[in-house]
Amino acid sequence: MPLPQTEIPGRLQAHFAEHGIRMTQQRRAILSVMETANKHLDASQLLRKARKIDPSVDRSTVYRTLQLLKRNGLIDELDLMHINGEGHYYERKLNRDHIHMACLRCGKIMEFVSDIFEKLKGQVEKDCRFRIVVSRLEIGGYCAACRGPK
Amino acid sequence: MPLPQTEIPGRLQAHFAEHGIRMTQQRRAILSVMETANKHLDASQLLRKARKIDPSVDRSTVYRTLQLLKRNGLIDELDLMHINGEGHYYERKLNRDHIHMACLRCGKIMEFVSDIFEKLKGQVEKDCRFRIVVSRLEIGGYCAACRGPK
DNA sequence: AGGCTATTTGCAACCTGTTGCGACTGGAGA
DNA sequence: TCTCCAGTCGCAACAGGTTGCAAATAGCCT
Repeated sequence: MPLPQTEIPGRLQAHFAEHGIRMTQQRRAILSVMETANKHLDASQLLRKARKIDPSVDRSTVYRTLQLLKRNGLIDELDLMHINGEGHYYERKLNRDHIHMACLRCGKIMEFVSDIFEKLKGQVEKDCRFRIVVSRLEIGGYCAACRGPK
Repeated sequence: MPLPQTEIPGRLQAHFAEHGIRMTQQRRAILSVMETANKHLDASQLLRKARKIDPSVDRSTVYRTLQLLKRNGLIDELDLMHINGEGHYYERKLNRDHIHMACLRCGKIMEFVSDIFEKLKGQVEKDCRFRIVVSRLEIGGYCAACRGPK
């Protein structure tokens, strides 16, 4: 029988504990939403879901927590070509960087992992003597289905 | 003796004429600022400069014109990793896509053109059957100077 | 040149994200 | 267990970006 969700501290909560980052009621709510989310979330969805766990959570706390997660390299922030308004999307950072492709017609988001991308980053680090901390490659265009037959 | 600036229609204004896009006083002001700018501009700088030419220009007209230019593939929008607040930067699209690197310490922006980047886009188009319209690769990190000696 | 209409504009209200400030609290140390 | 204070929170105000609407206008057609 599975334990209640809040008793399974995920990687995010574990990282906080290991790095001496203070855990608060609000952060616990926000992190558990992020840990159980299985798709890209925007800030307002995150706020709504976090409030179901702890109604006291404020908008600014959500944003501050997202910044904290970004600074710790635990999440990536995506623009997704501003397909729906101006907002950003957030996702847990996984092992490998990946490219995001957004279809300008149907809005579908696709992800793609490529060795060439890794090679490109290597080239930048070497040729420009630049130490890469974060990188974001986003592509807008038309997916196979929306490109029409042909 | 050079002609007054407004009598040298640049590529942006020419594109509008060729594509039957209506030219207004406000757009003329905004385009001439973009055409004579030699660096990345943000929206508020653009608004300020455009108002010197035509004081009636409104903030929303600037943003609508930027969207129009984006849709026509004439400019690129940059996040530059949100180095200074949340705003975006805009630049005229040149022949080749280039990568933007932003130093997280000194704020310097560098540009880089790479064949590997072109190859990567080719791979995405082929492997994912995805027609690329716009692409944006932004990198945050530390430049040679800020990385310290060695 | 003058009229007509689809497009564009300014305005005001809204949404996303950030920030300063005083009140609150997690958790280390006594 | 209690105290204490650095760190965090909620709030309210702000900055960047978007949108609905009624008024203004570019530029085609006569």
